[in-house]
Amino acid sequence: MNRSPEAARELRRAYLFADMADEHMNTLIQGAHDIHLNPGDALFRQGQPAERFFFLRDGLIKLFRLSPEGDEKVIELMRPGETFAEAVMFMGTQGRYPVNAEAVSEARLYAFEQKTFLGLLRESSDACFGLLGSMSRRLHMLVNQIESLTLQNATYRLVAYLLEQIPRDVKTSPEVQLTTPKGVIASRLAIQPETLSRILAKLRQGGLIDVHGNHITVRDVQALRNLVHLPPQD
Amino acid sequence: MNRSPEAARELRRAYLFADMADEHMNTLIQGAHDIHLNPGDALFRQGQPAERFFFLRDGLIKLFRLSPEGDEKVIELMRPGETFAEAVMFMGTQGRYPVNAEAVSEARLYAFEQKTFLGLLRESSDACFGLLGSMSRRLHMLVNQIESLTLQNATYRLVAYLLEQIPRDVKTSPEVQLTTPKGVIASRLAIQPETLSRILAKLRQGGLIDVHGNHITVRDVQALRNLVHLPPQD
DNA sequence: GGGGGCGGTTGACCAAGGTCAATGCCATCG
DNA sequence: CGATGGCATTGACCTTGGTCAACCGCCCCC
Repeated sequence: MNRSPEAARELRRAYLFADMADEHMNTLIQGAHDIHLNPGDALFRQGQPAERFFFLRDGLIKLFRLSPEGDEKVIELMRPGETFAEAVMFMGTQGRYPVNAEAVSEARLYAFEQKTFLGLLRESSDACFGLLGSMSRRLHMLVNQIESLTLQNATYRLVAYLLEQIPRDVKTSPEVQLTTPKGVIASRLAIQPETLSRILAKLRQGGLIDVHGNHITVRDVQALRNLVHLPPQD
Repeated sequence: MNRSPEAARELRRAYLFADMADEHMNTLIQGAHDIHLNPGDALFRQGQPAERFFFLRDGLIKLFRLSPEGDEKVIELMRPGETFAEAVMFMGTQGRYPVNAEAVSEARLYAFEQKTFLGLLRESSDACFGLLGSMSRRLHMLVNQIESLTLQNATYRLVAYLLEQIPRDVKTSPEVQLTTPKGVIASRLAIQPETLSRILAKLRQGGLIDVHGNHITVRDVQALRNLVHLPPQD
């Protein structure tokens, strides 16, 4: 299929591909598969042999672990423009996916063969560096997550999450549209849905935010930032 | 300094160097620095520009974060034969250490210049693959940590830690010598030292273990494994 | 040898957040 | 249109593990 030009432009959004040579991009794109998922569809399961990795074009994917009792912990929420499962290729002994991946909303993805990509990495140190960059970003993110799970309480984590959702350059009372069901956000933050509800109610009563369904108006950004001891804007 | 032969052998223990060409190893070793730390000495602080990464020859190093209130969370415990802080090189904008590093016991290390190593990665895809491998192992470990922090309780985490300390092939009642002060283990497991104490006491009362200072005799491995729903030996 | 300090232990109490159950709120579908 | 089912909210209660304080044992050092 000859979709290279637009597909390439689309893929460049991902750190992994940002600096990759056009020639290599084309090789990858030729071998890519289109995937379409409906809400609730599984993309892969923990423990399956990892033969492909993914670029999310549209929709929302959750990466999660299950406890033996069936409790779910969302490790990461993937949004359009991001790649995932690239790191698994290097886990010796024929890598297996370390988490489950499932569509939260309708989603479109590209899937790439690990083998193709590995071959490409062998020849291109730029491609290697792209991958190293995206892996070290992910490492950093996980360390931050561990810190906030252990050193911070539920309110802190939720407030930090809300603040992350606010676009950079907004000065006025910002509107946050939760693109993710509250239950999934709760799991990502390692709290129960009930607790999430209660914390939102508390913030609402404190006059810090307004809540209408999954639309949140932040009435006092500064107060929120203070709650997580962040310096005044920046 | 001409210490290449022994140093090379020593470094091969680390995944990062296992498959590296001798020639590249030598380049690295020539530029390496010896470091000696006493207990409590800082190796680097979170936020400092990361110009070097490390190989631990001897002793114990803790990597940790501090909350604004001064609480400490140990993210990782480094043991001899392991490398750390290699991943920081790729964090764009002149990387900074994302954690603090401090010696728990007397320690000896080699320090390598990131710049030298980066140059070497440019030329050698094997070196790149070594690094990719060690980063993906670390990613996997962090995901496991997040899972056990959120999906499992304190007893589970401590028992899992104890079981990890038992050498693979032991069939008889295994002896575990804690190489790490209990306070540090507690922080690594994200529990308070008091709680650690209490859980050990509970396991002792249950007849599962014997505790003498930092020497622990596991009286019933199978019962411990059941506690964390692991299958009978393997 | 006595004092001080540090790491660890134990007890009493407390609070954050989990659990369980009832209820509300839509959106979808027959 | 009313019924069904999933998600969210609220309340009552409970559990885990944190906090605070006292104390112990040990090592080190003057």
